[in-house]
Amino acid sequence: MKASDNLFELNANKGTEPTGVRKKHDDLLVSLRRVIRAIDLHSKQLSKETGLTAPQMIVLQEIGAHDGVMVKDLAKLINLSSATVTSILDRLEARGYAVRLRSNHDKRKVDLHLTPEGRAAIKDAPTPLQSHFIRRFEALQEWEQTQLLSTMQRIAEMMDASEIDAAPVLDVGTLAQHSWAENSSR
Amino acid sequence: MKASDNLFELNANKGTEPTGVRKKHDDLLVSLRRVIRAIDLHSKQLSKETGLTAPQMIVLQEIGAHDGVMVKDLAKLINLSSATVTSILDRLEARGYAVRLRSNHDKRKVDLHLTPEGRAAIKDAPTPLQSHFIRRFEALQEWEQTQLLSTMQRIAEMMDASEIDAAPVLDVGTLAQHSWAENSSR
DNA sequence: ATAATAAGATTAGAATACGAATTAATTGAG
DNA sequence: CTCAATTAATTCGTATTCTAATCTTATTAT
Repeated sequence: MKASDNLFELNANKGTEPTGVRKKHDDLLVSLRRVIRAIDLHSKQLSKETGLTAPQMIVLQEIGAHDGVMVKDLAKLINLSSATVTSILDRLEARGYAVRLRSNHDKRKVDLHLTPEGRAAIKDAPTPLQSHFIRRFEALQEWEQTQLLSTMQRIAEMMDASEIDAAPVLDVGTLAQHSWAENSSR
Repeated sequence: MKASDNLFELNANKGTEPTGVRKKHDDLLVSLRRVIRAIDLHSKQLSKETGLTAPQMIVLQEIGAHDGVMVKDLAKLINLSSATVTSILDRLEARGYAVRLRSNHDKRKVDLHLTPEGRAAIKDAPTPLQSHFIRRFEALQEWEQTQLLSTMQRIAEMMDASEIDAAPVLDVGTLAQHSWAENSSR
């Protein structure tokens, strides 16, 4: 557990906190950024191997699962803005993995479909997570997997800007019921 | 009656897996991406309020904590590539928050310093995490905070490409010994 | 029927982020 | 001492991501 930690030792908050107290949420951010970077690096690695980045793959998979979906709904489905999806679609369409079809009923809408190439691409695509991570993750006990997952979901929820933000007093109980399916033991 | 109302059901279980088995690591990736997005959105929000994005703030803080640090070491400290740091520094220097000084001994190196403006900027800067997240986080029990943090660190470690799975030695010990609702020692 | 408004997609512009290629400076081998 | 290798920083090209602005189409109100 020490191998990579030495880099971050230096990271201790010198000047910013007068108290010198190391905040847990600062450490949390450090880990988060490490994870973000790992995901990004893997996406770029993927791109070199398969020609598709992780976001491109996700878009493709989602179109595959919802043929004819429109841009706005796809964006909502994968939690990105429409603008972002548009730019990803540009590349996907240029390479012949997906097609845009203007809807007949409502010409504002664009219906998305996969080409045969697109279908082939997601058939044998690796997941957008590092395979060595998946191996390690699946080697864990079931309850540990559940625990990791539910912790992540909890953090995601705590960060969601939408929430009852203005609530002056924090009651953890109220957050838990908002919008996630609870299959977890917790 | 809006079109978006039924989106969440679509989201539940989709056909990417022929078996219909929803993998936990897929859900994990979804939460991770949600968190990544929340952090990014907050960074952009910050930028509108304070004129500094989260990465810019982090760079500034780190220079403040290690006056005269060189680009390469700074990059390692905050887990970014030198190229990225260079481009962040461009903006920071252009706005007069930081200065580059070519080292005397070794003219390849660049020593980084804060200007008075830069020092002022980090003095009253909010943390690069959503304040409502921090509020919620700090409202948690100590052991819960520790638990969230250590889960994140664990995921970060599992994703680190470095230690390739030659030894799938999971140092599970830390988590396994106290059951989920137990206080941890650190 | 026409004007105002809304909705969907795209474009524009900015920031972050990477690896690869490049430039400049230092070091090391012969 | 000289030339090759190495190192530090930057530049270049590409991708992701956002908000705001814009364009086209549809709906609503006057």
